[in-house]
Amino acid sequence: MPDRNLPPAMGAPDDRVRRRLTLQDIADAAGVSPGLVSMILRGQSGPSAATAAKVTEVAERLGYRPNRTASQLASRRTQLLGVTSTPGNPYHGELVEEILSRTNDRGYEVLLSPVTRTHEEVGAIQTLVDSRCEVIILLNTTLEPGRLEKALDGLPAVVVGPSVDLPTVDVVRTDDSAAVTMLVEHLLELGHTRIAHVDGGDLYLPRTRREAYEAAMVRHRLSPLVVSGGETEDRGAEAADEILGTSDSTAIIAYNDLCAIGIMDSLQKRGVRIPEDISITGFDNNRIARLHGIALTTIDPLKLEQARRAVDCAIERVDQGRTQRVIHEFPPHLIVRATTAQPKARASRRVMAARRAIDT
Amino acid sequence: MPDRNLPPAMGAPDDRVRRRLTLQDIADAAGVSPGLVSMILRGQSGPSAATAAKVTEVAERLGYRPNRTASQLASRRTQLLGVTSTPGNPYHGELVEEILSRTNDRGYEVLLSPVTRTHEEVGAIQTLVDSRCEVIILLNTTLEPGRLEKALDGLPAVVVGPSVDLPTVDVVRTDDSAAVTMLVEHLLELGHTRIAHVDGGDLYLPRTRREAYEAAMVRHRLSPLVVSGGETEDRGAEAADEILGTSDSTAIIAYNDLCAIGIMDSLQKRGVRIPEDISITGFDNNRIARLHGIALTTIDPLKLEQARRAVDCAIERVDQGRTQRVIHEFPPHLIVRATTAQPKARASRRVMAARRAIDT
DNA sequence: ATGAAAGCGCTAACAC
DNA sequence: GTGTTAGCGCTTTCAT
Repeated sequence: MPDRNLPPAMGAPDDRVRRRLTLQDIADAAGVSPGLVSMILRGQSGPSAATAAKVTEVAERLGYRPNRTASQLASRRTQLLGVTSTPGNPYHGELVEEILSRTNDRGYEVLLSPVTRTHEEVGAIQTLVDSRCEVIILLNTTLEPGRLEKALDGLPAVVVGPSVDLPTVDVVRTDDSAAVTMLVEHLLELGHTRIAHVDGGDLYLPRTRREAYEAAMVRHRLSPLVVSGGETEDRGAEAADEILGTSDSTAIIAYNDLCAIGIMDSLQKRGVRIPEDISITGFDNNRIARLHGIALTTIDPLKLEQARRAVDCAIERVDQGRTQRVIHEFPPHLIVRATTAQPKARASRRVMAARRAIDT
Repeated sequence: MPDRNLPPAMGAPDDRVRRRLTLQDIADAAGVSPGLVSMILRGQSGPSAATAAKVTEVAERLGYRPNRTASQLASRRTQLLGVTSTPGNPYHGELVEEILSRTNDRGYEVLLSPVTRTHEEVGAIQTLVDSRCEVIILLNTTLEPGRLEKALDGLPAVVVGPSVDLPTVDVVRTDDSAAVTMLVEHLLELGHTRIAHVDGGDLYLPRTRREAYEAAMVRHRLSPLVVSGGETEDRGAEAADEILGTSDSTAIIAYNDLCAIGIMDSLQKRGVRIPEDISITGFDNNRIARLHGIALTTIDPLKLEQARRAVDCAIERVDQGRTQRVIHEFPPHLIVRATTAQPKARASRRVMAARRAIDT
């Protein structure tokens, strides 16, 4: 048997990772068995207070930190709660903060898996599954149920945002249809009739909102105008050009706040004033929407409550072994700020100029 | 020996985690040994093409996913690159996105550890260390070198932002002093003399900027005015009130963009116009600063280059075993937008009114 | 080229 | 109470 005080002569494939203290080291130093040390360090009852004190002191003094990888493997529990989110999205940021604080002291650690252009959602979920998270929370997943189910590989999950119909997946969401209807009617009341929608792309959640928009428009005997957009500012900006160049809409319902902000930015860059020339609405009520310089009329989805509920759902699944599906729908709130107003009788010179600039 | 096709009758402490396929299962199904399967699935040379094909096919068909925990334990490598970041901070979001795309296909997986009010930085680092990341990237760490060194527990790291003097810690940063000096001189050129600074709190990085501000002011024979702020909007908003109530500054240099945005928001809420009544500058050039409704004059720290460089540094440490410290300093760029302008000869009625409102 | 066997550091059952 | 033992699922020798 090799001397345990030395770095392993062999076995370690390389020495990039320096040897760390093990349970055995602490056991040796305290003159007890590894098993005992394990129990004590995890605060299990059984060991006497005297040995517990000694072992704790030794571990502390030597600066021992348990190898989580090993303990996960042995206990077949990771106590990990996976979360997928998009780092740049302030709405996700707020949700993540609340998820963290809600998870605090519940015995779970949160593992964040980023979703970006270069690191797509299936991969992000894969990482969480491979890391053996016990349950996963998905923020605004863009996956179809089929692909989602495959990616989850049987793990229970809770989806915040879209309504996914899978037995192992709980849903925490806003009533999107009601929300979009509120938006349409808010604009209608202001006097708008030419209301366009910049959607979030051909994905699950965006589809719900788009359909709600179309239904609401038709219900009011108006013709819907859908322009394809996306979830980010840049996609919104592109869509803004398209609307300006091809329609005479006086109001735009954007898929979400980020998209709306991109639209506003692009429009303002072209000299169009908001809301004097064109009204804009968002969805999410993120921290940017609340700024005075932006003051976006939007939908507040009670995100803090949603985050908390998502954590509760997730933990119920693992701790109480709930297997039945739960759906939690929150009522949307319309927040009217400064980006919506009555339309002008006819398009302003500014808008005409902006249109002309695009056509060329 | 228990039937391997059944969930383990005992041994599993509970059945919250359902049994997943193991290497052994694949080996059995393919009629080879687990060792072989391992080699094949990791693409090692050695096994014959024929068996490789067969094993791959079986693994694929059965939907096998290796248990990363186990492989980490056995190989003593995690191939994990840890990153601490604050989810709500858009500047961090941009850095993280770039870090991810730069890490792509370099054989490392990124583990994100969130830092928030309820989940502080030492804990976030701890999590990364316990998860046995091989190297860590810290975004704008607020820790003193002493505490940082202890938290890292010997792991190599690279800090983006502050200048930390530790042999195992590389530094990627902007020249903060030069940047702040540019800001002061920009305002000076516009004609401001009563320039206040809202700092980022009593932390490492904020200190650098505050000292640079003070030095620049003194150099120009002006008296500095420092108001304590923080890294977030709310702290900026509080500081704005203090400045408005106790000074007659015509310009404010905020610790960073987020803080500046909080200041702007609070000021505008009180009827103060920017930049007509008061000029504001930020630091970071985050995506919000770029919006037309905000148009914040700020410092661009070349964040994409910084992110890329940080990843390179980190990977050099582990892959090439570099142990010598590297410091990379990027030149700051002043971005003049719409929040800075010439000061008025005397305070406007709006400012007076706002002041009076605060005093009461 | 393949199989057998010995761990990685820990946990959990079981003796004592 | 405490120590011993047998794995967890994988990687990596070392035989064959």
